[in-house]
Amino acid sequence: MSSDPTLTPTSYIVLGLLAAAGASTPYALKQGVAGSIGHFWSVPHSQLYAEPERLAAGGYVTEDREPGGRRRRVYAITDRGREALAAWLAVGDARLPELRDAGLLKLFFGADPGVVAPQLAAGHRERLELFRGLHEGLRRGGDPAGHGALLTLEAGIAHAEVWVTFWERLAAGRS
Amino acid sequence: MSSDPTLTPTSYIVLGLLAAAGASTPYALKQGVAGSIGHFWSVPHSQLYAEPERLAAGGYVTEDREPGGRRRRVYAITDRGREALAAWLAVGDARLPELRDAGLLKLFFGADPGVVAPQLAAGHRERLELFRGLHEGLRRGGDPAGHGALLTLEAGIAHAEVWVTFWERLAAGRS
DNA sequence: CCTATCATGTAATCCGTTACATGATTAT
DNA sequence: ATAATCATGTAACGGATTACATGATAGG
Repeated sequence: MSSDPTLTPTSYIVLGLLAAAGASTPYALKQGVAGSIGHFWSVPHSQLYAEPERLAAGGYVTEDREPGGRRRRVYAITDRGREALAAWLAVGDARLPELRDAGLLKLFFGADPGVVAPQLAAGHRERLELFRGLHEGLRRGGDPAGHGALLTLEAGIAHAEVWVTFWERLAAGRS
Repeated sequence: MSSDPTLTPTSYIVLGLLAAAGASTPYALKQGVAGSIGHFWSVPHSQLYAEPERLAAGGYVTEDREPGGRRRRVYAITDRGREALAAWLAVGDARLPELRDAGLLKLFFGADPGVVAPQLAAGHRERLELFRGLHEGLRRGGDPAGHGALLTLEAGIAHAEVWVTFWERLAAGRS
């Protein structure tokens, strides 16, 4: 019961959203990503057209068309898709993430913190406020579908705090 | 003096290493990446053969062959390459990094923390110890070429600490 | 009316991942 | 000797980014 190696993280994002939200158009998936997991793992909207097609070819989702007007594509997860999602969720992952931060890269190669730090400090601070707001909103409004989103935001908040501290220290010239 | 959009982060990693270490073979680049920036932005070794070729085509580096035996390729940064690197270092970056953590993705979609957290807690703890050791080593041994590496490690340590705290809390069942 | 912005897709290019291969050293 | 690891590359495939396009809706 290991997870299917032909499926990528993008695949599981699509499957996960379809499992949680029911049948969706690519645009609805785009909205779903933008409002939640996209803060931590974004997916360009073109992928949300291409990926469901691949998944349909593999039998993980079904593809239908709206009857009227635009005849938009509508995707729904199949039992096979649910199984693949469950199998993926059931196994641990040894792979550690990397920071992969362009600003950090520049710093490493000797960039002046004065040109890199202020912009990033501001950006991360703004994002931190956003995450705090979202977290507060979820805590109140009874979060949908388990508290995975809540935990994810907590990780995001902690990391944003680290970034704000780090870049503000450098922006202030205290290296 | 904006940075060349045809160059990728991988390009700048190669340019940065060539600028710091002088003419190098792809294998030397691999060693350079592995020992330092690779902890935060890894590059598969095949890229370290392909990327210098692209850079040579653009005039950012020169390609020579060793005279004897293996006739390995040796790359050296050109003035054009130095300029591109300097231009890249001289501009800020508004783009914020994403966490892009597979474990977090699983958590978001409802995975049991018990299957995801312990492995990641252990992995991040080990990495944290590694970073602390490297940091200590650099502080002592007079770090080579500015303190960019030192700052980078400090960011890495702070984030590793956050991850350890996060996953250990979940592993312990205190959600 | 006009112009933003939202909504909805397609196409091309290419970097990056993964797998494949093989010669040199070192260890046992 | 032989296994293991280091060193040094090449090839293929595909997902992701980027750019291109156009119809609907709402605001002014």
